[in-house]
Amino acid sequence: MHFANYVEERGRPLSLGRGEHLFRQGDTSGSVYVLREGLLKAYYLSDDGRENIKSFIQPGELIASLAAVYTGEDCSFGVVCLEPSLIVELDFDALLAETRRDLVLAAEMLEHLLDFSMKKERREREFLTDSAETRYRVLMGRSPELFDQVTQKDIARYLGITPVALSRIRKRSAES
Amino acid sequence: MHFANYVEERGRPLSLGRGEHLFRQGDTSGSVYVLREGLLKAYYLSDDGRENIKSFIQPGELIASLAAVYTGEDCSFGVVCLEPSLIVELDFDALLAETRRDLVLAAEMLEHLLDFSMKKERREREFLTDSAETRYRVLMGRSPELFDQVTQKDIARYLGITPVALSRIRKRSAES
DNA sequence: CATTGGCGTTAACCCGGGTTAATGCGTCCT
DNA sequence: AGGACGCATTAACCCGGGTTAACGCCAATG
Repeated sequence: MHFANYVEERGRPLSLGRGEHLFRQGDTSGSVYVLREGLLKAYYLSDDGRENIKSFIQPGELIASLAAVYTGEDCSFGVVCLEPSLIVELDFDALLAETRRDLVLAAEMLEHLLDFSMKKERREREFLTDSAETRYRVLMGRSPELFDQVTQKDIARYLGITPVALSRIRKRSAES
Repeated sequence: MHFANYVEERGRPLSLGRGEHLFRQGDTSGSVYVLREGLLKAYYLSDDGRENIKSFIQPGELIASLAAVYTGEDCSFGVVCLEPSLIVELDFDALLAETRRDLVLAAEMLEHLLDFSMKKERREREFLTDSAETRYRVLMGRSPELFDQVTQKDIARYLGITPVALSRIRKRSAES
């Protein structure tokens, strides 16, 4: 069975309004979510209340706390809705069990994971090798839509800097 | 078939001495490598010659440039041997083809990829939320062996800072 | 044995980003 | 309309890490 069909058959549709949470950091969760429409934000909350953004989730993408669904830990991050969203919820254990019976599904899950891994590798690389300013320019080039969809504050927290620092970077690049 | 058996049957053994490369940044590569024994270092080289370390590979771990083997791009990083190593080389396309026929192998590949993804997520998170000093302390707690195996320079480049900065951090934590 | 070269440490100086705070601007609420 | 709130900008100050360079040490090499 193809993943799309599996989602169709076994998924539970969900609809979230701006500001509502799909799950929160510290929750337990056994679900994987597919975003159909809207926009989500995955973020870490540190002890002192600071927010760092792990990723923005666009329609068509999957989101789950791997540590939570796969090893049973608490969610290491939360997911909140930035724009009214349509989401489909899947039970991870059932999905994993199905991949053990279905070659087509297993192959597609492998593809998804490979894509996911490559994205994570790219982001890891950017943090390791690029300055904040470079990361900003790369992001602008790759996902200009983001700048219309989310606040500059969230962009900054995604880049790993403060809103103040991002404002300075923008000023610098506007001048040059 | 189990992955271990597949490696046994289809893998080509390789042996590398200190300083030899498994592959270099910019190479094309269609292989996945399993480290049997020894120690490898995966690193990015920036235009100005600066080296940033993506990861150290310990016995039992897999290494490949996903972008290279999966999408056919050039390797975005290189892998060099830090200690005399025994390695087994696998053809990625053949492995992927086999997972499309073999449920057991597919399931095991999924597990490997899930583990890999979780590692990448953790490192991404550390860069996003922790200071260099915290990253150093976490690494010391998690992998103390590393400090005997590799130079302080390489540890620093893995943490995303310069050797000078790491030396200062160590001095600070020794004083306190 | 002397030389070379890489590593770790330390110091001095610089710079980018963090912090705090003030200001101005929209948006939402009543 | 009037407040209240959050966001973006800007300034002033601080601090951690980058850069450069000097020094001592050790291992490899002639």
